[in-house]
Amino acid sequence: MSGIYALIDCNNFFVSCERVFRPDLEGRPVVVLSSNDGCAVARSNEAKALGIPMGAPVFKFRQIFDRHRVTRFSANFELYGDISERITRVLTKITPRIEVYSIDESFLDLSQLDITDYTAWAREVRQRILREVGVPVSVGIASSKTLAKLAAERGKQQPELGGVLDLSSLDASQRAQFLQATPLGDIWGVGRRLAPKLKACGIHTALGLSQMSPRYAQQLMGIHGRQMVAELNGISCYELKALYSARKSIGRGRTFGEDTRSPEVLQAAIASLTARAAQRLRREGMLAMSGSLYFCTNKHKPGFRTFYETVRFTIPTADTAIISGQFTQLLEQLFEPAQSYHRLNVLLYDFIPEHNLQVDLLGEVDPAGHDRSTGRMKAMDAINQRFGGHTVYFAAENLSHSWEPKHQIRSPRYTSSWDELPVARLT
DNA sequence: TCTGGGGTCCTAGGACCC
DNA sequence: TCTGGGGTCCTAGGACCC
Repeated sequence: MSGIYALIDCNNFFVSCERVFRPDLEGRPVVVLSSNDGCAVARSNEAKALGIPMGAPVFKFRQIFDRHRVTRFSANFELYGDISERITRVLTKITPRIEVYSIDESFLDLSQLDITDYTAWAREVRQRILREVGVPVSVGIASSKTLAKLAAERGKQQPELGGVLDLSSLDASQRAQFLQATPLGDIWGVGRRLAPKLKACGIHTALGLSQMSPRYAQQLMGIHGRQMVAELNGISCYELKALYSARKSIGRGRTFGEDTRSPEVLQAAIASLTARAAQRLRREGMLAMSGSLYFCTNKHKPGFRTFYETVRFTIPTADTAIISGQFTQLLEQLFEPAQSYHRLNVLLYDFIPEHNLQVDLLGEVDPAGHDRSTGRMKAMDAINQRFGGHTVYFAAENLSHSWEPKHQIRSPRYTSSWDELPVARLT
């Protein structure tokens, strides 16, 4: 099967979002830090050039930050999510055949579009997003998603390409040349474990992998290996996924602002994180049948411990209070007073659509109780939707805030909070 | 002192069944 | 010593992604 795909990939996305409202930072080194301001999760080209790697712990790079006056931001996911949606809206106008792959990448299926010059088309898309949203992107075009990703990456790396590369028109020898110049680690699906494994087999470039026998690739790397080989040869194996495909799990987790021994603090974290996960679940129109609770000590300290338990809900639910109560019971079972806890996660999974409960299970459900629970949650969501994210919430969320991560240098939520709108002055 | 958060998919192995 | 064969389901763990 062969198609034609474009990958639209935002350059240094989080940094680019910050620059939309801070044009003075253009050309300067900028990093965005993780939620606890602990490590760098996005870097501008200038920051990359200083040798700051992805995930760089701040405490190890403080000198470089200071010496080169690197501008730092706490992650502002509300802003990034909003900018991402703006880009999706632009792309959806170009074609509805779009897969939003991540917050900063989308695939487009171009096979139904009437395009004669893909490079010219890609340049236009790039200009349009820059003009309408303000974020620079790279565009890669090829007959498989894996090649489209490589094309976008190369378009980004080589300035003379202007952020755009079309591989679909290459002949076999030109493609071989391209793959020869592509290191293994750049390939979608080859991570830190597979790369050394392949090198041990004498394969050092994408060209080598593309020439591997599919049977052997599968033996070595599972079904994914066989598909990677085909994709590198321009044979599409991964189809476009629906714009909003049903989620299979919803998790929320945080590293605490400071480690804690207090069960009340863990309890507050459970209440808060469960509220966020369950709210998301309701927005998707789903009920969860299972959940799990995970917490741990600091993995960078000796005696690292993890605590984990799952629970099956008697009735599928999206009720914050019910789920939170179940997780609290798990906490009571697992909690050890002697430990100092560092992080906690909640996870919801095994979803069914909300309306299925009525159809299939009402016999087993107390209808009045179920309606009360649904009504309470609906009212809460409606109030929070209208008056802002945290107008009503469960008291347990307020037991403690000491677990909440620090984000001391977060930029304003320019586009999603009335109080933080940017102000322009005419002088 | 200080090291992120949110996901998906595949596979091996065990339990269980006929 | 010898002690079937095949199927399904579930789960934990591993690998990957951004």
